[in-house]
Amino acid sequence: MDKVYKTVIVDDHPIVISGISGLLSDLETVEIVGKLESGVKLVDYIEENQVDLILMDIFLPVINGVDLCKTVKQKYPRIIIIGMSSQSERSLVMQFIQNGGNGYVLKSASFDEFKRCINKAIEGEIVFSDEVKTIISQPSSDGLDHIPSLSRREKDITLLLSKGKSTQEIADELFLSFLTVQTHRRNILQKYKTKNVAELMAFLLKNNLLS
Amino acid sequence: MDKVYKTVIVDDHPIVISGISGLLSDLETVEIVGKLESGVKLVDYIEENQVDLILMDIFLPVINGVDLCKTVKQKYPRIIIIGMSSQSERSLVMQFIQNGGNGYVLKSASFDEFKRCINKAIEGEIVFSDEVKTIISQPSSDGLDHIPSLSRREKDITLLLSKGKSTQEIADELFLSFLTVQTHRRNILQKYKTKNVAELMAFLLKNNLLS
DNA sequence: TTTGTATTACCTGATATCAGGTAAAAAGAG
DNA sequence: CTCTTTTTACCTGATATCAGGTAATACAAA
Repeated sequence: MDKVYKTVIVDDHPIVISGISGLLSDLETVEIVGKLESGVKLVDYIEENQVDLILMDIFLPVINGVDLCKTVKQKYPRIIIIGMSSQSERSLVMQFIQNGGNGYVLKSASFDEFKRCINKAIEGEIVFSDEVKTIISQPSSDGLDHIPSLSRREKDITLLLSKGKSTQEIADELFLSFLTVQTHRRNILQKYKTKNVAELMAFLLKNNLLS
Repeated sequence: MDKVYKTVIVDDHPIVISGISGLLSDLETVEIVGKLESGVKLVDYIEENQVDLILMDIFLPVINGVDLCKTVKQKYPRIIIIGMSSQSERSLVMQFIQNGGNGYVLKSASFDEFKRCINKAIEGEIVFSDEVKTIISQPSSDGLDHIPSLSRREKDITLLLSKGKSTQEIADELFLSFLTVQTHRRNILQKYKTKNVAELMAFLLKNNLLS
């Protein structure tokens, strides 16, 4: 009954890993078997080792936490995954859960809260730290519960938009018609229900969809 | 000669504080006397206690790290202050140093790098972790070495811009003339040498000047 | 008290964006 | 091989933005 959960921590900040390790050493039900700093290493690791629980940062270099969670869950649906981040947007948390995440904790959570969440997650519950609860309980201001993703071309264009380029400049740079870029712009705005590029940029950056 | 530096850690993430504490316990020259989660508490603390070294997160709730550093240094110029953050923009680091910071370390730095930076800072040097060095050594792409700050009104307007409001809507909301808002917009764009609101938003959010 | 910055406000013309359509290739998934 | 999504492209009209001016009032610092 008192199974020991083989646990992996994924975070690109050594300090955070060390902090979490310390906290987890208090828990008898978990055993840290891996400390990794990237999603790629996680994917490699779980191929070769048994893992029951993953604590992962959402903002990781190269692969973001949401996609990483999805990938892992597709192959290993029984692994419990808890997401973490410093600040968070409602929609990001929702997206994480929709992709199979078993819980979401803000790094500003206290030690006790952290422990509570991990224990509950092990018992099969979907858990959130207090601040996350506040965030997700308030009705979505943007009307988006799952974030649509951008296509390759759309990403190109948003990136150039963030650099202050006009429709014409983007068209020139990507060797497209002015009108094509205009269509893309419209689609992107529509996708996120934003009124103009200013709001779009704010949304994209807050949800880490750019860069 | 082997003075022991009374050190305070300021970070709103308990986990990070714990991680840093662990790392600092290896160093004989520093002694942790305080673990604080906000700038307000830091200001209170140094009023009443002796402090030689501060390790502070740059992204703190309420007061940001740059302003906090400036405030502390004005009153206590002899305290050594090292800034930390997860990701970082060149201009943010520059601004921190210009406001009296003695060093800047990314949280992705290794333990050894962290220790090296702290030791060097104690010796009076201005220190940067490796990744930060890379960031600041490349010429400023935006041509801004110190970030101009926004006035109260300008902040109001940028906030509304980020919500997708048009000039007219902002004017209505703030009981201003359409033309006044137009002037503010122009000044803001000029301040950051941005061509349009899209670029402005990207800049502001990357440098944490919004919200 | 003077200097500087912030805030307010007006005028104009060129250019850009946004919103409403439609639609045909091309690429990728099943 | 079919179905779906993506990428490409065009048209139009209403609105909004941007860039160039100028300038008075207000407030805080030197």
